[in-house]
Amino acid sequence: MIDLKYLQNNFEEASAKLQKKGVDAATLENLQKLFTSLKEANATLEASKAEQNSMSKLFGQYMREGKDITELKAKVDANKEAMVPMQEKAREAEEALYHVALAMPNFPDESVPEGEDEEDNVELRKVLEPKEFSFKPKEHWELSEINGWIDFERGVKLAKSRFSVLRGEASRLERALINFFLDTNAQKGFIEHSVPFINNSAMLQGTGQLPKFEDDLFKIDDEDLYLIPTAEVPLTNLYNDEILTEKELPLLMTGYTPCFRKEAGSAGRDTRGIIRQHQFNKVEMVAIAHPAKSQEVFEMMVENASDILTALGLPHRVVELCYGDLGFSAATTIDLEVWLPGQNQYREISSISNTRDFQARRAKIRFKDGKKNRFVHTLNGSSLAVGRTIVAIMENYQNEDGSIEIPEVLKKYM
RNA sequence: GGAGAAGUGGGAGAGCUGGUUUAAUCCGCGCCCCUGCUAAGGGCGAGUGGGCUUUAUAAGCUCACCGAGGGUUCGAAUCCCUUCUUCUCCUCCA
Repeated sequence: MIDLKYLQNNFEEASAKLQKKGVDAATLENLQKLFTSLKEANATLEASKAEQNSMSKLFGQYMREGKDITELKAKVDANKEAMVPMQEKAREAEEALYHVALAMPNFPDESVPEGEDEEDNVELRKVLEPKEFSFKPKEHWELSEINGWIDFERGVKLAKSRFSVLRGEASRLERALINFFLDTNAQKGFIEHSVPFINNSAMLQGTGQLPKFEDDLFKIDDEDLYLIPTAEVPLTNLYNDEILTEKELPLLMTGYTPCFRKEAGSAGRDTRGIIRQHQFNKVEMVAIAHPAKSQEVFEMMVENASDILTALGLPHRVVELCYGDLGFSAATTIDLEVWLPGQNQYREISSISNTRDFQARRAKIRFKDGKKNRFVHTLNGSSLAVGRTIVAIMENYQNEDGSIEIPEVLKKYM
């Protein structure tokens, strides 16, 4: 959640930032008003409560002293009645405020490039040259047919469209990749975690998926539970509502989980293959960092993900997202896009974000800074999306006959 | 899934026949004092979140928080309802 005090005290600056993220001025003015009226409603109610409390204390005293209480009782009854509408008003004001505030996206960093959509993202650098093929490289689904790696039809039969099954060598490759990713992350200091793939609504609100993006999630019927869309949710929320010591920071975590996304495919993109599925595997990095150190951690995470691609021999580019392409919770995001020769384009394979204190404020993750409690910064990034890595290996390591080589670093894992 | 019991401040643990409890006490913690020395003793302090005020690198006042959410009452840690969690015993099971 954004800092409402900041919004109130620096309205012009704050609204300029959020307007670039598609929030109109009227919504922000409304938010500011709601914040003010909540404070007013609470002030009135609390003054009345204070009076009620002090009168109630007199009650005990009077009774011990054997004094008459009828007059006091009448006063206190009247005050209680007067509080009812105040209470109602305060409750409504709070509800109205949070309804709007929780749907407000994060402020982008100053450094984020201007722009509307992915066309305006800024390429920072390219790593490794795409290899020249002496034949026309095939797309991964064509290669899948030749090698029998992916069973789309039976995946659909088991669940529904946009589910699939990996078979044989492909399944082993997936397992090898997961292990390789986890081991590499561990070497960089990320502690491996194995977490629940189902989380409750409070956790999803903590990281920003709820309440605004409920339609993107698979919900468990009759339960306050959702399939996680990314390990960012359980890993970040491990420290939900906790106060850490400064010494513990940064907390570096990694974990493998499947990810479940209901929205995948709603735009009709990538209908063939396993680029966009309702369920996919991912190894995630999450960091909880001291605000002064989060940028440093962010760069380390980008470096790590890029190094993994390099180790796999996969050409990729590092792209900084512009305002318009930035996600809801992110203050700044860098994507890694891997080269897919079959598609003849770069495709996103990792997304690394610093949310600053946006998630920390929602999830109440703080640390002791001297005597004071301050919000931490939270960061997350894929290292890497497993399914898309398989696609990248298939297309980059294909031979003319459709057979696929296994990258050198993975051989010890298979 | 069934039956019973319990959830209190960093930990332990009273209170739970509703009103000096603004949560006792112990341990642990921080600072200080005393003591010629890894001991003992003494004093002080300390939770979280929000609001207001001011002589504003801080202080004062106030509201809420005894698992969570409702309710009864002038007043709730204490009574009622719902819910979550833990423990014990069954049941089931990888």
